[in-house]
Amino acid sequence: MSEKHGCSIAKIAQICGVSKATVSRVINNNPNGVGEETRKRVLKTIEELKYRPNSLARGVATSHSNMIGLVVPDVSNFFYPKIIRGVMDYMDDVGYSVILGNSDYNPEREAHQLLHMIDKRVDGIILCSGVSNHEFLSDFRKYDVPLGLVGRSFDHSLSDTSITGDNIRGSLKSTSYLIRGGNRRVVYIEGNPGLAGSQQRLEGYRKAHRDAGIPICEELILSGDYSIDYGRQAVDDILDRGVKFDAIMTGSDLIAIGVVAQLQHRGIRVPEDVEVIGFDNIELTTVVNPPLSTVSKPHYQMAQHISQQLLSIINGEQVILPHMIVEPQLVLRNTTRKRSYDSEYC
Amino acid sequence: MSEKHGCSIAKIAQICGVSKATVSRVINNNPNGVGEETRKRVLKTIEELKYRPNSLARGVATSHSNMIGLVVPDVSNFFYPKIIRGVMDYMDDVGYSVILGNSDYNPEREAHQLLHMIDKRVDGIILCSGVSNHEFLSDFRKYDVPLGLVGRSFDHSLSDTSITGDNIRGSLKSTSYLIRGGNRRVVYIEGNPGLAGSQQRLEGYRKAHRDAGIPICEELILSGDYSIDYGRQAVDDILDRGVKFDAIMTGSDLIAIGVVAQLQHRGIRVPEDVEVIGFDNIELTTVVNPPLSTVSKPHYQMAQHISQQLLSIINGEQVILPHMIVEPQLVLRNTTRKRSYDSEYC
DNA sequence: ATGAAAGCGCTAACAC
DNA sequence: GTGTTAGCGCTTTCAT
Repeated sequence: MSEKHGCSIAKIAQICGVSKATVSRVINNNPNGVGEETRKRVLKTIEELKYRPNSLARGVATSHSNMIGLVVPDVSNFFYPKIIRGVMDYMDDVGYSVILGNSDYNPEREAHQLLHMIDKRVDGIILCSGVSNHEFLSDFRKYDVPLGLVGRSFDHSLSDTSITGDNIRGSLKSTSYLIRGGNRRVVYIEGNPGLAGSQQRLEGYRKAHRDAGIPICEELILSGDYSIDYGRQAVDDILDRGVKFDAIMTGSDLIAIGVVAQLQHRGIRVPEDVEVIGFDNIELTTVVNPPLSTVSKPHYQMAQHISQQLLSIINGEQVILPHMIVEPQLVLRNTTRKRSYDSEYC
Repeated sequence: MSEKHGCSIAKIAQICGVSKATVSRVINNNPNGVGEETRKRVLKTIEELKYRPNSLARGVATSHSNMIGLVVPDVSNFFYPKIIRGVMDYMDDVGYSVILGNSDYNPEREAHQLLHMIDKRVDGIILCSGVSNHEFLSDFRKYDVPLGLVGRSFDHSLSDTSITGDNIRGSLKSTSYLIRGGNRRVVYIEGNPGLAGSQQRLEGYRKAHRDAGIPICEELILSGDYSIDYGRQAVDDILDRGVKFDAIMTGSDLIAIGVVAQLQHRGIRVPEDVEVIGFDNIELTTVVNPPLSTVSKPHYQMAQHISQQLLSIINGEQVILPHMIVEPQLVLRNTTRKRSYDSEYC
């Protein structure tokens, strides 16, 4: 009776003098066709009334919503937009909507977002840099929704598909590079120490030292969080403590950017006095001055990959390699000095 | 029969030996209560079965989805994440989900996203920096979904609520500041020339000149798009054409960042040789070197404001001031020289 | 090629 | 306080 929400399949049917089933068939391009005549007629009034099928109703009828959930720690962190864009582009192409959620690296908020998406009956979820513990995720699997992980691989049984950079090899590469260049005291400034990724990166740092037979000075290892501010702060900290160092490795580009800024602020030249290497290769690395040397993984492509995998799973297809781990590359820009053997590392 | 999607209200009802209505009442905390006994019992089995109400079904029954749509030009453009975060935070607090869409400044894609959200029966839409023309938007209103605009105010009849910075006053302020500082030839590098915001900003630039009685040199006005790359390119362009200038105003911070980088690259010092002012005050402005002077609007707060307005409208409440326009502020950092009268401008 | 009818999971009168 | 009954807008067998 009410003219409210535009119109329904019933109204179209009535106007065209056909049944709802017929209308449904035409809007779905149903294989067992509809007569040319009627199809035309239906299409015409759909156009006239600017009718749009109700996706919710469709969802309850078919029990799939054509929506997927994407949870990241923080949209406004410079690291995530490219990943978000990667999944959105893919999903848009296949007609899926994406519901976004921020976890703020907080397990409770992450759980909240995940559950909220279950309520929305998303067809699948992509969880980025998840901070949930094994137990929650294991429980969560009960909801039986396809789950893709990017940037952190838990136990493989906890997700249907995952992709992550090899953190250990990443920081191993950069640390080795620094060491081979003659640096003996390289500082490591990590982000949130609790996260799996952080620990792996630190592990790479340690391994590089072991490989080179250089003892590790614990006083050279600082931890805080993955922010520019923390980078600044850490530099002040180490400088004020008067410890000597030749180079700085960081847990993220954001940290590195803060580090470089503060180093410069304190009158220390980069890379002449100290070399700095970041981690992630976010876009920002090329706009800062000097452009940052860093460890790179193809985030956008990783996002597209996981999207594709997830979709296959949603469609009940077999995925060949559900869990992938990608080799990071050293990207040498201007916060490190040029060396003759640079090419060996990239 | 199938054990697939967890369970429904019916199953809970059956197990507890009550009617679906009763279960519905408890999950909705329905005012006209349910007996303590039964409530407890229902809650218990809900917990045990990890039942989660189906939001889609709810949506079709109540005809509101508890979702809103947010379309921006590009999530991965540094300008938008803060706005996105603003609306997400607000919506999260009130239990709404947000579906995101990218328009890429493309009217067709924007229309596509908007329509897609209609299909999803979002309860409201926030459109950011919209590029749709008057006609489309006017048509779009037929769908009768609450619409909030940020960053561009069309004819007020085209949205239920809007908020935008005063572009004219913004660039008027910055240009006047530059002129008062003795600059006679200030370049203006704008973004996409078609957009309303671009034109307004340019208008402010012109007005500042008229006010100061300084003729405008058209050769000092360049246009391209809102990117770092274009900033670089524009600098090359103007330098190569050999035109003289004292200062540069830009249509966005991104452009300004490119400008500063390229100026430095070409051996021109900022701000000693030429002063530069950006527009927007995105986070990036403080991480580049030197930190960028710019024109600021409180994006996060604007996003929260529009979210609140939209929600009021969704709830059928009266909004007092649906259309707002906020006064931008000059933020003087280090790409401009210090002056004795700086405080007058901020 | 098309229609009738049941059902998806939920809410909302209206009864008792 | 609780159950019954109709929807909501769609899809999907099963007839015809």
